[in-house]
Amino acid sequence: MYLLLAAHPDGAALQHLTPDGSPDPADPEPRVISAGELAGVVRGLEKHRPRWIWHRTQDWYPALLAAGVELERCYDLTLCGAILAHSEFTAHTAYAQTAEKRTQDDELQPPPRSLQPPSPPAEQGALFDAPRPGRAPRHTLEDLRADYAAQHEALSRAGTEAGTEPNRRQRLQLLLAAESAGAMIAAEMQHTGVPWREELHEQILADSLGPRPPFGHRPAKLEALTAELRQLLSSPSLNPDSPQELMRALHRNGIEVQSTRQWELKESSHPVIEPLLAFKKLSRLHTANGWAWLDAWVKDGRFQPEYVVGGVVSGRWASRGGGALQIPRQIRGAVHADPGHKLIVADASQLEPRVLVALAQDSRMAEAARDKDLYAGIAAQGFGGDRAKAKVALLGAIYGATTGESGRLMPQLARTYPRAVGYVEQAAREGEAGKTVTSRLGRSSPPPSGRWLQSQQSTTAEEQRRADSLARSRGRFTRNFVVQGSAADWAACWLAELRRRLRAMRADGTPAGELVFFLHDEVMVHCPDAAVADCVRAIEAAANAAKELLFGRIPVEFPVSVAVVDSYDQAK
DNA sequence: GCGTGGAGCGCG
DNA sequence: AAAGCGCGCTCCACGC
Repeated sequence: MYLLLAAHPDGAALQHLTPDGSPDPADPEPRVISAGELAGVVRGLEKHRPRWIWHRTQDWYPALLAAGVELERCYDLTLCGAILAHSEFTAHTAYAQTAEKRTQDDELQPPPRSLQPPSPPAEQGALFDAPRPGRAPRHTLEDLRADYAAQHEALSRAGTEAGTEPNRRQRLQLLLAAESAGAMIAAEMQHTGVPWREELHEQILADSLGPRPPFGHRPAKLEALTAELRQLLSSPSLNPDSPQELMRALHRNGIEVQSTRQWELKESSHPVIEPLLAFKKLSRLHTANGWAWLDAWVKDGRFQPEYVVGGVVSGRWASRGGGALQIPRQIRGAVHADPGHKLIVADASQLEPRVLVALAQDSRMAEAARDKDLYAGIAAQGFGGDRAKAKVALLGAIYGATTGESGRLMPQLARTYPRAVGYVEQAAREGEAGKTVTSRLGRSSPPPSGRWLQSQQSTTAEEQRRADSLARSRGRFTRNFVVQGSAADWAACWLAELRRRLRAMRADGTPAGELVFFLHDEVMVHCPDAAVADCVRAIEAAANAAKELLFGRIPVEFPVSVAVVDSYDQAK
């Protein structure tokens, strides 16, 4: 059962569709539902386990969750449309070929929320207010129905051109399902929030910085360090937050750095370096995750950031507000399970190298990847047991290192693993040539910009050097894209499979945990004590299911490391 | 006074 | 230890 939901001047319009996007002959007429009735109607229809089709999950689902309505599955037209418009798997379809025009049309519309300034945590319950009565919605039911039908048609043609490898349509279909599930999970996690103990956070701040200072003042520890720096550098009015002032003061004292970055400062043994690095560390804590952050982002024991699914070209999520994907280790002790609960923190070990093994079908590297520690396996095979060397070499291959130790190790790596290295080298060459590359499930890299293409036409020697540098830069991007993008494919499937298992446990009446956080290759489940063992099994089973969905039954392990803890700082 | 881009640093 | 991918946030510097 497919149910299309669209904005309507009187609330919402709802239509039954067939899977290909035609009005369902059994019930073809749209019906209009008032804003006040919507949650109840949706809740009732959910009993039939429909797939909800809507313009953007973010437009509908947060308010439904606030009204206590959880749904099983959806189809997010914006996210899926963006994938289909750019995927190599559908590049031959009318949908992709008219995508450019649709994008231009959309740019005439007001910007989506993602381009507006960040808003403080959502006021829940005050939703369902768009569209305002009497105003025509920007996307009518018929617009959306036609878009869905066109997307369905494009998907059905994926992989139909001659000479392409098998299963393209199935893979792309999986990606669309995982992306839509991801949009629901993002809304659910924002709704639930990360359990955050404010008093623990405040204790960490007090221990590191001193008591909370009056607004606009430096905390005591930072004040003391500032005085010490001023004295050591004979610069009585120095503002150590200003890189320019700091650099001048360092130069005056014979410390000839080119920047004030940590790693460069560490080169010097001058007595000012230690307090300077301490200042930078504490200053960062105070400005980025100090009392102001706590006031702005943590409410009633929960941190509720907004996740931006599809916010990164590779398919990773981005976030908005509160720096949710950059919670520093320093304050992870404040992330603490409720009484009678645990946090299960699971991360996919060495995900990107394992994804590369699977993509490239490098059987020699697959032997190393049977080990729980892939780097150790690689070290044993070709780097004289030197794990650090093996790790630097492999990450260098994935990122495109050319200089330094990592660059020097590349030939050695390529001799041992010609297929794996060849795979990323090929992606780099495609990028340098201005082509796009594609993840395992069919998410393609953006085409080169007009300026990039222009630069490749350059004539003078100086311009040519610049163009070559830009080409190599794009090569590093596409090289990384195939791995990072396919890892994101895997992670999206892992998350969707885990959500399905947790929902099944809840439907059984078994106590189950809730997903509360996701970070590229890591998930956090907040879980009643009694459900821990079942949840851990669900996490592991979901990881294995994700591997098989992407790659079938291959002899490469994707192990997850699981920590059951009271607070986040206890995990790894 | 306001917006923007760079520097720097947090995360994977 | 270091320089190669993807992000967001904060501060400062600068131009209007």
